Amino acid sequence: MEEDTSQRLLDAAEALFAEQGFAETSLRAITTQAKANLAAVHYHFGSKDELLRAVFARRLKALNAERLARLMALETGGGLVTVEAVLAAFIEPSLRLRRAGVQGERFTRLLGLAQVEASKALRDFLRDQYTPVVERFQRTLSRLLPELPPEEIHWRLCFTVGALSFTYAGVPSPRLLFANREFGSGLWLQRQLIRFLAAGLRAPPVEEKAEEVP
Amino acid sequence: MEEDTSQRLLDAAEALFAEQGFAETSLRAITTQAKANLAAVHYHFGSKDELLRAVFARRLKALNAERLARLMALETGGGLVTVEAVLAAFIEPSLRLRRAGVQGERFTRLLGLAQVEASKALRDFLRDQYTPVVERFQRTLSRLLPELPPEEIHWRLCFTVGALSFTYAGVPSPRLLFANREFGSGLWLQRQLIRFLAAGLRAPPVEEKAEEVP
DNA sequence: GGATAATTCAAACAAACGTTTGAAACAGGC
DNA sequence: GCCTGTTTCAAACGTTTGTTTGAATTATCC
Repeated sequence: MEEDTSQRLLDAAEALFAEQGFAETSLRAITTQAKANLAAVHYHFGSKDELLRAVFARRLKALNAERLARLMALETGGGLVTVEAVLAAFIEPSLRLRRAGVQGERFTRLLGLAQVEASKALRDFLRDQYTPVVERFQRTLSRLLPELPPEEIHWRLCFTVGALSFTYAGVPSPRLLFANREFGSGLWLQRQLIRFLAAGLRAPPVEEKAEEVP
Repeated sequence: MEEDTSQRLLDAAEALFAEQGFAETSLRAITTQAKANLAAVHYHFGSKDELLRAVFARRLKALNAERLARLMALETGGGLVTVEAVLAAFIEPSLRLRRAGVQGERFTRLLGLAQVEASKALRDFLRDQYTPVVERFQRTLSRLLPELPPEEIHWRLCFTVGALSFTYAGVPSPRLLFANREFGSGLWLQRQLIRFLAAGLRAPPVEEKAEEVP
């Protein structure tokens, strides 16, 4: 039950950042919840910024590694590679983390939050983590959807990540746009996401009309 | 050139909130950029929170009103109502605001940001603004896609708003996931969005298999 | 032009923030 | 036992924060 102090700090920071945002969460709130001394954050991590980075590093590396592993397994498996399977390789690891417990739920919410709220430094860190993964998926999708120019694949991946981030960030916290609904089975939602996004990715390209005068 | 003080405060707040986030922006930074006295914020708006709410209220009311007006015009117009046209009614007013100039760009980015970062109070305010609009669109889509259960329509609208918010929040600021790209023609991006989202909305429902034992 | 209201201003307020410090408590090796 | 390195702790540091105050300035109306 009694974890390491730095682990307790990471847990508390993850929870509070996800609930209130980064700037709105004070080190005093974190150390109180973690039953640690205020100075412990600087002893173990150096600063508040580095604590935030550590919160992400703790889970994101494994998450993206699993995404890549599932994509590779798909391609070397010899079976039929579908858009749905590629999407599942990207989505399932994070949604499974989400289903795994409160901590995973908090972390995925934090992931969604960071996509837009993050400071410059954290954004750079996150981009380094994501770039290889996204490029790899983009390559596979390009092969699967050869009629789509790379530019369109790129944007459709943006839309995909957006829908995903929004879903992460909005549930189960009080919903912004809609009346509160239960999350339902995580698997059901995953099927919904894949159905929706696969259809979007598969849509025929936007035909480039001859440059009209505006 | 010389605007009202409260207008200059709104402009400065809109710009700085969009760039740095709400908590990270101090009233001193705002009043300095607005060439106003520090106390002016409290004189004109009462508090920092109410200033933020005013920033949203200034443009959001008109934006949502235009969305509703375009949807109504569509339905009473007698012509064929397509999913694409409904999506355009929702998306175009905001993307046009975006194309209109730096201010609109900032505001739409702020909109995307607020979907996830917002404090409790602002979220309530935004929900009040959005709920009637979203419910109205949901009703129209339900009629257009009768094979989809309301629950699925609801989630697909969530995905739609997510993709939209992410697009707003991520452009033109340094992109998180991808190398920087130019925004290109706003119209081109709008066609991309509608093509992608319409296909997602039109996807056949997820068939509910007889409850398998997990 | 003088009275009245609206607005601006410099200055100060208490509270909260991230960070630092130096001593105390604890650990394991010999 | 003592010694060495790690970890915890209470207290304080200097800033910065949102907010308040009361006088000075400007605009408005009769």
